[in-house]
Amino acid sequence: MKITIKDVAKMANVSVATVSRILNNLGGYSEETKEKVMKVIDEIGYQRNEIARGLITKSTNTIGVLVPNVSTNFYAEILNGIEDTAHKNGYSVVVCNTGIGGKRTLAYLEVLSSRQVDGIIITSLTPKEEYEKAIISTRIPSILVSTMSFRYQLPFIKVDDRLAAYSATKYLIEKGHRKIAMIAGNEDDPIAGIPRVEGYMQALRDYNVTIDKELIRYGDFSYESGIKCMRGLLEDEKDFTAVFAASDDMAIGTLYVAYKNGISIPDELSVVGYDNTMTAQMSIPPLTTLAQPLYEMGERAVSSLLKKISKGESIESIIMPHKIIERDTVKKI
Amino acid sequence: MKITIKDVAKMANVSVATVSRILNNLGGYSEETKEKVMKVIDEIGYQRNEIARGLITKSTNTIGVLVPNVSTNFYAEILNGIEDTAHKNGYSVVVCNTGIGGKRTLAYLEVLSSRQVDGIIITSLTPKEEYEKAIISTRIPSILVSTMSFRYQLPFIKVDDRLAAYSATKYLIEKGHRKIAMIAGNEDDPIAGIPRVEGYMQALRDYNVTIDKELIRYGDFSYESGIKCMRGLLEDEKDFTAVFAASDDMAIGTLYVAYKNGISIPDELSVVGYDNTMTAQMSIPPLTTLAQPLYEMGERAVSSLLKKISKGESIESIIMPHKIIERDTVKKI
DNA sequence: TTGTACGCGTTATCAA
DNA sequence: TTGATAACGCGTACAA
Repeated sequence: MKITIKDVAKMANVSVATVSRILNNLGGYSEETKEKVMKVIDEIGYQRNEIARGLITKSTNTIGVLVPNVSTNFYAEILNGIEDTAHKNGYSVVVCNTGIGGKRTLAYLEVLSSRQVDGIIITSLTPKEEYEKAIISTRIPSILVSTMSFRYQLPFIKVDDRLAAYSATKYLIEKGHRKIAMIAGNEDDPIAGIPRVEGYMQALRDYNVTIDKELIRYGDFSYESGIKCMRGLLEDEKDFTAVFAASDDMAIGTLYVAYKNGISIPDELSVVGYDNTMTAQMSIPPLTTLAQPLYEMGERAVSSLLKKISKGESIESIIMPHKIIERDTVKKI
Repeated sequence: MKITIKDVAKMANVSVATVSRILNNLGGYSEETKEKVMKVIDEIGYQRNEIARGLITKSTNTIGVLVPNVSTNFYAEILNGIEDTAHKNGYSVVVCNTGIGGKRTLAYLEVLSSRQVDGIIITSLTPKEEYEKAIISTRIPSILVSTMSFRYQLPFIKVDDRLAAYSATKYLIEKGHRKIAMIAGNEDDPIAGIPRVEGYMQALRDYNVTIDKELIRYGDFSYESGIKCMRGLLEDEKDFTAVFAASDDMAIGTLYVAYKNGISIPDELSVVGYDNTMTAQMSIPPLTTLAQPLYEMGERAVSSLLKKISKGESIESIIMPHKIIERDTVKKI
């Protein structure tokens, strides 16, 4: 049998109320009884039952996190920021892998709701209205990370994808490149797919570089799709001196195809990625990439949520800063 | 105000007991009332409160996972297996980053205990007796993954590190290599450090290759340490045709140093890694490595735990199979 | 300063 | 087939 507050009370010859007061630092007890009680607690190794506590305080000190896939560097880094910050504030985090296309989103939202989590963080929500409605109807404080909603005013934390892609492209242009291919994300992704292509095209236009639509290939952010797109570019014998990939994984894919084809990086081809995950740091050669502050995004998501939970402050959306991390895959020409 | 079982009972003109019975499929009610109740539940969107439920059933359908760092491919992959399997069985998982040296281990064990988790999975436990004692004293079903305890009989799931390192070394020997350097893990790590070195040395001995202790360098499994070790080897002008690294990250580090020094892989140097994480798949050239079935280890950890929790079966330790994944970093000489 | 007693939302035990 | 009601472990008015 587990030790309960009653056992402590009995052994210390006080009431449970007194023990509770001491446990919660509510005052209204003598130093003497406090010591007596603490001694008992220590001796018998009492730990309070957070479940019972949650029932009455109506809070579980838990936040739920929806990620498509924890085993991706991208989400792992965000999760890292979330977990650290949550722990610092006495919160625990339960992770939920929503899977491809977010097909487990609805199921998890229900789970989290019935588990009475105090807040929910959703990363890269698949933009289905059904999902957005479900988030709202949980009535639990929620925040989106690296995604947003067009239909509803759900608070979010992300970088400006359009602007970031613009910066990356501009960077390449300033390095003297004019024939820049783009390996983009999903063509139907209104968050991380299309805007990045738009940013790329805008930069090209602003610097008077003619846009060649054939230089734009659509993948799905994965390494494999990066390989496929780069191969397509090569097979079609396109002429380009640089490629901007919409994710580090796709950039690594293009690095691989270049390697297989004896194309030397950055001498014969420059490439810049997007995200600045571990992958980028450890690639060969180290990848120049557009950094998203992933850890900080996780951090801020939690702190916004906690402010809302404890102080009732409303959550405001945040556009995080991005920057280029220069490593060894871009050459000035 | 949240909708409770009482609201449902009231609206359906039945008692809460009946609603509860229906919710739990306990039988003892007419099809008619069931329909009536289900209709109400559907209409007002009732969800049961798992917190209140847990208080009485004394189970939370939650398992806690201790990892040193989620943002490492190695742990992320294990976590992936854990989360998938847990979800399939109606369990949620709360992740806990124990940090460098596992310094948050004790704190998290207390958190998990007071949250009444049904089971605990500990990956790569820092081998301090203090930690092992703490695990036991929670009296919660627990299992170690990719680690073990010498002092206590805590069940574990891991590959045989000694044997695996032996296989990797033997593989290199069979490819004609005799001057094989090893970039090992921590010298004081009795689990993943020393045994892998022993396996390496044993293979060397068995195939009559003289051991050169100077060819063994100790890192800490990280990319950076891989770089440092490989640089050391080069600076000391050691003569070797292959290196066996005790982690993929360290292998990638040596790949990087080779690249910087114009050493072509695998023509001038062969390297094999350990783990078979994403890192290995996406490296350039793709890394030949000793695979640990990380996802499956997470899977089995959960299913063992659940068997223990629901059926009371005792958890047995499992040695998982390992195998060499041949990619492009080893050349027959 | 301390204790009594009720309530949180659910399940389990009786009795009807 | 159904319903009252007592737990579960804790927090908190209220009373003492």
